[in-house]
Amino acid sequence: MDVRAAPPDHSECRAVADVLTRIGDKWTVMVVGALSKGRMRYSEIFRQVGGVSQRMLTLTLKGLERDGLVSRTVYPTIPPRVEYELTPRGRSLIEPLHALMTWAHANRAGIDACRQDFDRRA
Amino acid sequence: MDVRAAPPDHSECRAVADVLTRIGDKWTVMVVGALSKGRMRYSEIFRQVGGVSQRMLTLTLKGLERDGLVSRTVYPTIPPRVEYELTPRGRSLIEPLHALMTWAHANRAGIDACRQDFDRRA
DNA sequence: CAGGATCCAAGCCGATACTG
DNA sequence: CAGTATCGGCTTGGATCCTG
Repeated sequence: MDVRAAPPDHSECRAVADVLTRIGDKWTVMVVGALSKGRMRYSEIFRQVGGVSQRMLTLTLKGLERDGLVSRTVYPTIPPRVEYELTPRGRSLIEPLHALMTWAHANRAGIDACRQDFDRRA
Repeated sequence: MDVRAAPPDHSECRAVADVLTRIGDKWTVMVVGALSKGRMRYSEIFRQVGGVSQRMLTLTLKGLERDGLVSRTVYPTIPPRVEYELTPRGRSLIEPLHALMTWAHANRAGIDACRQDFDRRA
């Protein structure tokens, strides 16, 4: 089976790669993971995704919203309340991402061992 | 279904994220995609993966080798001949990555449309 | 509370030139 | 052929401070 769903057309290839760099980055995966549990407000996501800075969380959410993967709802109260939720397209991303995270979790230890081996030999 | 296969343990979370940043980057995905078609030498991969620089190809391959996802075989001929091949663990990555690429390909157009919409409104 | 703005260090990455 | 070495631009991302 050919993993590269795209033909040897380079423009197609770059387009897919472009999408991948967007949805494949660390924080995006974590945020989608958090939102897969349901609608959530900014501060909740912030707590769920450990280690992210406010700046990166905002940028990641904005990127996801721009791509139509996340919807943003503002309640004009004081203090403000903003909730985020996966769109249908965003939810369609859960399954492939889940497969990746499962793989990562299952292979983490083996990879670490390989790295130490490799580094010791070098 | 919870995408985050890991518990709310932050060290686990970072570890999975670490693996993800490695295997999720653009060139890694492309290289694994190319190698999914079988054993291949350096220059072949270089041609298959359009747009990659020698430097990045070398770094990507070395990273994959370090993680035990790719094996490297040198034939001490002149000129030298080096072949790369996915290890069993590397092959186990094909399926999840394939799912991601299929998703990317299927949603590329919709995402582009959303972006233009978003940018026009802003 | 949910960001926007700014600053700055770290590192990624492409281009280029060189080598066994 | 299959890399290595070096340089420089540019992005990335964390820290910090500020606001409606």
